[in-house]
Amino acid sequence: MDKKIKPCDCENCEFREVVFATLDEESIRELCNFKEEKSYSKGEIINHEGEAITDFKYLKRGLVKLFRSSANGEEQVITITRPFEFVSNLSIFSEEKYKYSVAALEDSIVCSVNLEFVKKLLTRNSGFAVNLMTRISRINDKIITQTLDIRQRNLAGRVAFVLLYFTREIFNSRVFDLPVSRKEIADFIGMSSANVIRTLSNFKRDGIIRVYGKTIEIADIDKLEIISKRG
Amino acid sequence: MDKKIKPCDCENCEFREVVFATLDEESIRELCNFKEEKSYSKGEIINHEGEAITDFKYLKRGLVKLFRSSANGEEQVITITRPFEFVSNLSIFSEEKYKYSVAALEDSIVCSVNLEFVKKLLTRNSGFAVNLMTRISRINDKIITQTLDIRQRNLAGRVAFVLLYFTREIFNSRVFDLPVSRKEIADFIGMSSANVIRTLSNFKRDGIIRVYGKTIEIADIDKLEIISKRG
DNA sequence: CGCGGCTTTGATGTTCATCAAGTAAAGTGG
DNA sequence: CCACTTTACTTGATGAACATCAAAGCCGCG
Repeated sequence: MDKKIKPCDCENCEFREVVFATLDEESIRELCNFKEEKSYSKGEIINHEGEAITDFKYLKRGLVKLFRSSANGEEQVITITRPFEFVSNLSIFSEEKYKYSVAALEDSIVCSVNLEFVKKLLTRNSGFAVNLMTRISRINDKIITQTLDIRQRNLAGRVAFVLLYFTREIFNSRVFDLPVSRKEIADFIGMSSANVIRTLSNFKRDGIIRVYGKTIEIADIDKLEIISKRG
Repeated sequence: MDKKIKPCDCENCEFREVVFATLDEESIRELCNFKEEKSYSKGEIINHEGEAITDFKYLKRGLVKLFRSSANGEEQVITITRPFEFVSNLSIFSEEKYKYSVAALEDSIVCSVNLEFVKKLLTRNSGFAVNLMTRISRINDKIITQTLDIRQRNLAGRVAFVLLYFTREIFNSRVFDLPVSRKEIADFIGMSSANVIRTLSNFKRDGIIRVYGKTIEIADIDKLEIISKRG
């Protein structure tokens, strides 16, 4: 694991506005002393399901997947997300141990702050508490809505949905490199990887997408939209 | 809608310990002035998807389902829950409008407090904020975990899972009256109502459950457990 | 260049939704 | 309280959707 401790720059961190907006300068400086910035390369595990939660973590840069593993080694991907939409692990205020794992899908940077210190800040500054509460609620809401949206759809609709998710929410571009394997898509939308591939092939055949290895180009976003809506 | 405004008794309300534990006596009395206690009879809608959120609501007594409706009139049941596990509607701090509806499955009592007042309390008392945050996180966690648990299972496993959920979490009894229709179970676990019924019939045939109209008796909880695990 | 993992495609079988038709139950109006 | 209507439940038959299996191709990496 590639751990780097950086000099304090929290005052100017772009993340500050997101949750730490209401903290005064002194709290921010204090926060910096407790802060560790760590880099994870693609594929590395950031949080392990079952391990004790000791830190409040947030994604500063990169892309991660949230997932859990069942007894027989199967994975369920809960969501895939970018910085600022993702604050720490969900169960941070409700559980002692991580209920889900987090892994880097691209090289990522994570900031860690001792959890006890964050709790102290929370009791000291209720604006911060309300802010964080809103943030956590929004993430949870998003995950629940996404899960329901996926559950509603059939196979083709699910694949269309996830492609639209990547193009709109994750990459903000019609062309992107798939950050996950076909298997991971399957684990995300609850179907077999063979059928994910088959569906992608059909989309390719119908001129809806173009595929160059890991690179995907959305050729006909309207048609994809229709499939996502109908499915 | 059967609305009753009751005299103030918040000081001694059993719910107080759950989220309002850290409030001082004065805040509690103030809370009481803002509070409305409403009764809903079985089947009534407590919150309507899409309506503005103006109140912080919590279930004091009864049983409710959380659900959303799709364009073509189909319902997805998100969870079914009892008091104290359920604080208000999920999106209360993250959205302007309800994202999900809530309906009473049994006659229920709901306390409403003006949301702005609760937000004022939150900024005045950070212990309350942390407490509430923990509570909301836990509910969200539970919903996400439950959804994943259901998604993992096949048809029989899902029905077994939901029966175990009723017997353990909701009724705490081996015998109970089903609070929902077969259709609602289907909408909860994502399958057709015909197959829910078929699976229940199979369980009955195999001596796993006994059915007397709406009343269900779990005859062989171990076998049900095995089906739930394996499925 | 050769090995192992990811991907692709086709063939096959299982699981599940859908349809239909009938029965029971529960509400409704006289 | 009974006849009527409607809604929920039940069961079987059918077909569609999807998982699984297997074999082959591709690609990156030592």
